Amino acid sequence: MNIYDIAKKADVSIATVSRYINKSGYVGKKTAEKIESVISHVGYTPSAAAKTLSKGGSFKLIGLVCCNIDDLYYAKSVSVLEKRLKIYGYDIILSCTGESIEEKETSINMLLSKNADAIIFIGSVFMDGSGALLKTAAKHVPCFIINALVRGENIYCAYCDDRAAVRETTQKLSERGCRYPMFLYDVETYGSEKKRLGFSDACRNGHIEKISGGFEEISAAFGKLYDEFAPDAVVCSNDVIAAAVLNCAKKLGVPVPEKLKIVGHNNSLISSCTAPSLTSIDNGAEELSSITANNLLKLFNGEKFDAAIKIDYKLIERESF
Amino acid sequence: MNIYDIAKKADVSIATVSRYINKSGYVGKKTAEKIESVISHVGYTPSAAAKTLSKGGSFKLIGLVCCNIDDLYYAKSVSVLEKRLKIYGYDIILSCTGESIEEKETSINMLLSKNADAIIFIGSVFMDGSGALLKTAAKHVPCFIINALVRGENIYCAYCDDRAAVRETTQKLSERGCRYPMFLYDVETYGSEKKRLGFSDACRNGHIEKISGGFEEISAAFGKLYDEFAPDAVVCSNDVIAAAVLNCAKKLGVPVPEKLKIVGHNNSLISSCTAPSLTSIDNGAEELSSITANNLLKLFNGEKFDAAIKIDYKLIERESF
DNA sequence: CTGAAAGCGCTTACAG
DNA sequence: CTGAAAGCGCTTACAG
Repeated sequence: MNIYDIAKKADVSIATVSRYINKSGYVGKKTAEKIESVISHVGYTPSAAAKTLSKGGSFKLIGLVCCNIDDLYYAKSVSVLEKRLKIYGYDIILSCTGESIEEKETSINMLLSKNADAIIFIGSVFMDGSGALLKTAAKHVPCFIINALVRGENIYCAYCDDRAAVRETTQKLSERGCRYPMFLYDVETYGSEKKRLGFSDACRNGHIEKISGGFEEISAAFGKLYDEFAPDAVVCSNDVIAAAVLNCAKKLGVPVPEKLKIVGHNNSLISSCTAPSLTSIDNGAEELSSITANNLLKLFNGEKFDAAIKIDYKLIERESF
Repeated sequence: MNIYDIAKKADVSIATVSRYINKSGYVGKKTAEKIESVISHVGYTPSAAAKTLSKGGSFKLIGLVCCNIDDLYYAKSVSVLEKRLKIYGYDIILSCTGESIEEKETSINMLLSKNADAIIFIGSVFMDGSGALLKTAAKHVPCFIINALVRGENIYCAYCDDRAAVRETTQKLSERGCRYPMFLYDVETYGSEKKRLGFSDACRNGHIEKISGGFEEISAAFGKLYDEFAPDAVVCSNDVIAAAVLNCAKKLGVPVPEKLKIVGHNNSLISSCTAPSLTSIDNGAEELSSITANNLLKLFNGEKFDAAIKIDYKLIERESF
């Protein structure tokens, strides 16, 4: 069912049908009624492809790529971006890539082939090859990345200084008497590397351990680490790890925060749900997302803005510190 | 930069450029090299609108609508759907509506105007007006709804019997000696109504209370309810409420599960993170999403399938029961 | 107030 | 192996 069918049934020209549908230009009352009646009977939906092609604009589609939407941190970011961009008529194509470089490339190609107006990469996981992935995509469309610093033509970023956040938090821990701090992370990314560096900045002799798997596995794995190293403070690269550490501590009968202080990362819902609640480093996912959305809008409006924006972290102190 | 520009620069016809780009038909080696060289220099991206229009297919875009992606339950569902549909070349337009009927309608209209091939509604929140919203949308494209039963032309659903889940769980609670059960929910939806009915089925005299707000607010609000009604079991419509109840119980010094049994809903990450961990009703978000994706694919392949599929809930027993 | 016609940027038989 | 031309379904000056 296309505009010709409608025009024929209403006994008018396609130009008139188009004018009526888009409320662009005069349409006589009787004519309008005829057209309306035909459309409501047959359920016509105009072709977006034809419309876009003839009007010469874009589909107003923004690609959002994250490695895993089933993660509170990314979900929050997507939520903020979607809300903000929608106001200006942009829809969101969400692509979840997983962590392999092939999946990431496939996602980008799909987005490009659907003519996304821009791509927003959520998270430092997209820094593969020092940003090579981004730079390739940026040849076709403007690219925005959340939480990593990349310089390049057509690339814009907003990030939080995770290294400083972990450094200063670890220092605070030592001021409060912790002598055997440990840093725990789960995936090797640009972001977790920054955090590890921050930890090393603050204490040369602390242990850094990679720990991964589901909640129970992490909890069990920490049990072994505790036996071996007896840390009195643990800084974690996210809240789930922190919750698992807390869980293990309780099983072992180690009082938190008296004998073991725990700090999570991301200040997610989880940090309030545990008992004791978790002190957590908030790197401003919402603020970063909101800045990114604004920058994108500015770009399309021809306004000026900084290609790289850095924000401050916040240490949200709760009971585990 | 369009196919004419490329053709001119490469000194060939647009037909040849098209054949080269799509690898459809013969292109001489020398010609191919010329074209390749031009394209790699100028960074050409073909127009998806023109391509779709001339090929006569669709954009392969599926609308996903949920009221809030910043919620583990919906995020999980979106995650499963995206993964599965991507395999078949479908991209996802994610639209988060909030709860008002106007926002929902706006979302649907946007999706329709972008010619989504189908719309998947995640959650019973979209049952407004006994499904009137769905029925309107279904006049234009196939509609799928997760976790509600709706019958109608072009409407397909997969759901879990929440009423039975709550009824049977509440009965189990009474078998274990609970005499003063309470049901807590936060929003009035088709889904929470089913749960409340299930609770009433099992115990005529139990208290049903609406409780809402952030984690701390819910926790505080439960404190008052506890003072007034002294329940010995609480069934919650989601895990966050359950975690807040648990939090409050600890503050009040009420031992869980000895003096107070708590059951959450959705079996989310949160239910493992608390201590004691939360028993939770799992209504199969992943399974429902996966069934929905399969049905959608079947529909487009012309295969037969049931328009309404019901799955069983699972009670995941942990420490709070 | 309405219609004929050109044009948007591709694909694809068809002819050579 | 390559090109001319029609056609996809709209919008929009332009003429009336």
